[in-house]
Amino acid sequence: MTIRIAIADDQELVRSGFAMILDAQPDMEVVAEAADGAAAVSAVREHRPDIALLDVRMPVMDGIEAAKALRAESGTRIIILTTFDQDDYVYESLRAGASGFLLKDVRRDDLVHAVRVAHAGEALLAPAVTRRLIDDVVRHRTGPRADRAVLDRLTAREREILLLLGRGLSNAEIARALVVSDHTVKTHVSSVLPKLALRDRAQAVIAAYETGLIVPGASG
Amino acid sequence: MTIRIAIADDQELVRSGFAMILDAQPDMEVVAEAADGAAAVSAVREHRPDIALLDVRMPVMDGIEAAKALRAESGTRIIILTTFDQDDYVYESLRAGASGFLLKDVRRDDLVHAVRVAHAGEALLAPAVTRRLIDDVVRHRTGPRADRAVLDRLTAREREILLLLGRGLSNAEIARALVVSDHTVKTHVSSVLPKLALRDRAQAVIAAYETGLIVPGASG
DNA sequence: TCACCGCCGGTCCCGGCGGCCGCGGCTTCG
DNA sequence: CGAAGCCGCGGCCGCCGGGACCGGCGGTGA
Repeated sequence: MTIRIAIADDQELVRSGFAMILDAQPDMEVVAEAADGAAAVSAVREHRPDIALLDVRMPVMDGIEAAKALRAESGTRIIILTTFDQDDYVYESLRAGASGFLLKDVRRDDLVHAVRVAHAGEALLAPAVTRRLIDDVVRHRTGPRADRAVLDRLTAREREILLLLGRGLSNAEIARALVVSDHTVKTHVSSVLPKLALRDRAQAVIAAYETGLIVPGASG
Repeated sequence: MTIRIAIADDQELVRSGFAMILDAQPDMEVVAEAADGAAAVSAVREHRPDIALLDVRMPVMDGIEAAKALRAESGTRIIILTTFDQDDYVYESLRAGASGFLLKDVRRDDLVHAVRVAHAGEALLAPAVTRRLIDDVVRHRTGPRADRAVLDRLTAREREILLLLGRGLSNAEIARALVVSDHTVKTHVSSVLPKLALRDRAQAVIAAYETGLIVPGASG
């Protein structure tokens, strides 16, 4: 079964270059080309290719916007191409649901390989991008946070209290939430603070975030 | 200049297979082999290769432990190999400073390519792993947080106040830090809270984290 | 058995916090 | 020019928060 491909890039040479490489593959076929993002979107909607190669920089609508527009749509998997590996582009692209992010200096078999990988439902990034992604993951979501251990100093109930403190609840609200007296809450709080060497409930909020007890963006 | 390589795997066949592939490259040379992690560590220390291929599952000391041990050390870049793409392995490996994570069913030129990429200081992951890493990044650290826009409602000074609030400083401490009267601080705080629909300074801390004004783990 | 600890509850106390009102000086904009 | 906004400063007040010190209950382990 041949892999059907659409290519969008405002530079004609780049387009035809990529098209030539891919069309040369026995199992690949370039079914559509477009010079801007809007044209790319309609081309994809019309031809329903398996893969869409989108350049980031394009007139009318850039590749990332196009990717967003096509996100839910069809089974088309998207590979973003760019000359620069700007951070913003990378993250935007990935958020837009791209299955690949390549620099245009890509070797021809890497390009072909990327298409196959994307078609298989997996993903492939340019090495420099991979590097940054890894750094990011390691830096920010570095698994169990080191100082998470300090939470062991707290009892289960106290961790619960800390969690609610971290949500910004007042003592009275915590009391209602846990169905206890608000005096009880105060004693628990008074137990948590010294254990973690905190002065405030404000600092308790910090502790909740820094220990990973609460993760920013986790809806609830 | 030839790329010097060490290979560690407890299965002799796998070792020699990889060694054969790499040694066949004109610019690569396998300078050491090891059957367990401890041996791998000492082999690397002795031969100082450019690249070390480490299997995850090994007796005595597994590949990840070995990677950690070698982390700071020398200029040796590490590629982790495994038969399974267990999540834990991936994150542990990346945290251990690995420049690559490949499955053993890797195509021979991908292996060679990975070595070159790692040697160039960049990184390469197996496609399935890349997929998961992307999903993770997109899910958890979805770039500039949406509600970061609310910070525009604050003046520069007020954002500064919010930042210090987020660090857990008391009004007096903020006053000292900004060299103003503590009453001034209070007015600023009283200006920030309603603007962001907050009740407490505790909730202000939450806002500081949730808007990305403060990032957990940022040493500060 | 007794001691210890976690959880729950209560009282007193005061200090910091946050709301509200007002003041002046400054720049920016209409 | 006046108006509006930001910054800095001040006073007053009510209340929540957190500390100190007390009690009771249940479970665990020496």
